[in-house]
Amino acid sequence: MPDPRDTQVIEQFVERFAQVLVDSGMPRIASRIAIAIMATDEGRLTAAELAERLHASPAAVSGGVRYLTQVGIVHRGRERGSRRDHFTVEHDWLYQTIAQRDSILVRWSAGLREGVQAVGGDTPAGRRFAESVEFFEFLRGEMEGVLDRWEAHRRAATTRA
Amino acid sequence: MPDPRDTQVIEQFVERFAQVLVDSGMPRIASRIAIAIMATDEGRLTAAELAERLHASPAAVSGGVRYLTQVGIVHRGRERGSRRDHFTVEHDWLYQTIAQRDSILVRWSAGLREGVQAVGGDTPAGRRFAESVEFFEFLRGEMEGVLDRWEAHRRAATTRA
DNA sequence: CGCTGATTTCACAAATTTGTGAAGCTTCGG
DNA sequence: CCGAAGCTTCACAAATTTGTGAAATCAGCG
Repeated sequence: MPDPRDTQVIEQFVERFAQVLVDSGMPRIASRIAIAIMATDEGRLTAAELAERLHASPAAVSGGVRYLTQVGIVHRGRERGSRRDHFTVEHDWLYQTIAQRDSILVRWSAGLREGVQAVGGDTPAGRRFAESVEFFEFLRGEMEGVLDRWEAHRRAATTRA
Repeated sequence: MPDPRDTQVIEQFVERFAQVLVDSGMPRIASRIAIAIMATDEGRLTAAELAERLHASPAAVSGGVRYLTQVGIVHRGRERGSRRDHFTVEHDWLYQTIAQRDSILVRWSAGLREGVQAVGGDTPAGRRFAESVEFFEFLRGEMEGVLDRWEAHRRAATTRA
């Protein structure tokens, strides 16, 4: 019995937190996979283990990890002499995910800018869109600062430890 | 002809930007409605006008505005002596939407905290979750500051104007 | 080199989401 | 009160999304 802890509780947690991520836009299987891996002490699971723990088919696991590797959240590995792949998650994948939210700010901003063009910059509607553009530009600038401060914060903490 | 501008261009913009919002999790019709209203100089449209401009059924419009009023993005109004409802969007609904992202940070944070409990705080996995909790708590604190600075920024700009 | 276990791919089934048409309800004007 | 405009509700159809089983493909080992 390699895991003396209450797998029941962990399984329930995985499902609950996965739902939170799903609500934030991540595909269901992908969320479950990422969290299941993160919840192991070794930080790694094989495809078969994932299928078992998630009660999902190998096909579903395959699709999920394909997505996750493409967006750079998990990495595929294989022990030499083994036929089993194992997967690990980036230790800071949640951080990365948030950092990439930055790109949605860019999309909103660009979209609104199109709006100014579409309705004309010298119209009430145009001015309304322009205001929003300003807000998103501001946000984007601030985001950088926030992440920098986090880096500093974390560096300070780990150095101290 | 109440709108001398190129409705073709505006319509296209509405659809494009709506897709951006959809990708961020807002229902399709709701996105289209909110943007269509925002793109008018008066900042208001009747249900019938919405149905026409969006090439959607009255039923779809009805469902969309129900959602939007529930989340507080649009308001329903009626001229006295008219049978037509008209809808307006909050001038700062995009700001509000971003501000409410704060609540997803809370959910992530809470979810991760559950994770610490589930796997045990004195395990490698537990420590991993705890680190992430710290990050999200940090973010939440920063978010407040950012929005405050925006308020100050905007107040300064409007005062100056 | 072929055997075998592991993973991926493909066609399809189940579940969700989204929008429609038609009927029903509400409310204003006479 | 009655007629009709306008909105909402309901049952259903179309389109998407998600996951499955089974066959195909790939990789290590003898």
